[in-house]
Amino acid sequence: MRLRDRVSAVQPSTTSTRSGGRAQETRATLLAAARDVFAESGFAQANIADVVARAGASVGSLYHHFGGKADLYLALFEDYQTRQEARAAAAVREARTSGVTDPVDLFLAGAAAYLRGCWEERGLARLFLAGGGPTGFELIARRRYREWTRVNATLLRADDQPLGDTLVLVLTSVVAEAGSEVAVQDNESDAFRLADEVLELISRISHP
Amino acid sequence: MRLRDRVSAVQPSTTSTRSGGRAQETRATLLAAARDVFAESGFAQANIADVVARAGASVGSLYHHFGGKADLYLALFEDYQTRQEARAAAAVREARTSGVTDPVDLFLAGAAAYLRGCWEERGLARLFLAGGGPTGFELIARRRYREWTRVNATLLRADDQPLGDTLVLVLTSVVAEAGSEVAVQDNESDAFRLADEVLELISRISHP
DNA sequence: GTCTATAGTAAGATAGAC
DNA sequence: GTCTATCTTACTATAGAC
Repeated sequence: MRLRDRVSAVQPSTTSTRSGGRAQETRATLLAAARDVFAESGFAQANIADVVARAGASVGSLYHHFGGKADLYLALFEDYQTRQEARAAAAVREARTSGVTDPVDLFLAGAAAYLRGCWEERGLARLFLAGGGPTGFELIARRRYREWTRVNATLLRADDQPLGDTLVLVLTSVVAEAGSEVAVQDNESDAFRLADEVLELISRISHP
Repeated sequence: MRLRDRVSAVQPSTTSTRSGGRAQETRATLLAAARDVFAESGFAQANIADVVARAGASVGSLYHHFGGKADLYLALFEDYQTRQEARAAAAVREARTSGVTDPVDLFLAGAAAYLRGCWEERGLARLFLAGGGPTGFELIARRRYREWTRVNATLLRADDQPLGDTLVLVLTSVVAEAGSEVAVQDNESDAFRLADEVLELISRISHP
């Protein structure tokens, strides 16, 4: 209920008199189909026709909701990133509430949540990992990555003995790379074991 | 002389009676043009016409030498990888000759050479880093990456106290990520400073 | 808001002369 | 081996009915 209201606030249901979100449903179906098709063929190979076919919708409908193929991909990425950031932020908040104060431990809590998200949404993770989005996508992704590094830097600097810039960069990149590896694992236990080992390693590296 | 002979051995000059490698020259020009065009626009956006225009060659000539657009990209990647591997192998060999025996130090020597290569060939490095090659390319790249990790594992295990699998994976990924960062730097001094800091960090992490 | 049908275009690949 | 000209295909995006 409240969730749908929030979504409506972001994406107003335009002029439809009182429809209970039929358009929203179409939009969501389109996004889900796009996720599958893009994940299967990559952005360049994938075509609009396959997306609408899988969604059981029409080309016109897609162009009504999105500007086109590139917009569809971008919307997918934005949603994914938002969810990942929410996961990490929630985990850090929770750790704080539980009395964790050490910056590295807070960072690890966020990283663990991020890696769990990489496994749960491995379809999307693999897609973006594979690269080859629309023109200009790399810039957007890189911007997001820089932002993430900056947030981590802030988190890891809230200390008497702040960590160096290069170490922050390395830690962030290790988590990112671990996310990629997690997303391509074949089964959950392998994925989680890998994630745990990497987190353990980071802990050893960072705690003098 | 000897170099050209070796190239001819790999890519026989077919039926040309005694031409001094005019075809090889065309092939090389085509490859150089492809490098620039792909680097500028990415694989999907780039088109054959731009490549041949820049090379001052013709479409027919391109199709004579390569199977098509995808083959061109793949040839570029193979050449690049071969050069990077040669750089790393030479550096490790040289270090060995100089009396270095510690596996981690040998690994670092190879990594340093690799990072130098990333800077020198940053055009190509950025291209492959950006992703979005032809269908199936990701698999090829991943295979190469696995192979590299395996080689590093062999190198790093030649010791009384071999390093763990996860640590080897992390070290390899850190070098790879450092390569990406090096390749996108704006100037050489920033690039080299970053490379040195990462290598220093790896050394500290690995030497107990 | 959703649909079908179609326009428009771009680009990869080929044929055949030189 | 290299060229020009052309063919063919595939797909994005739009127009307009319902």
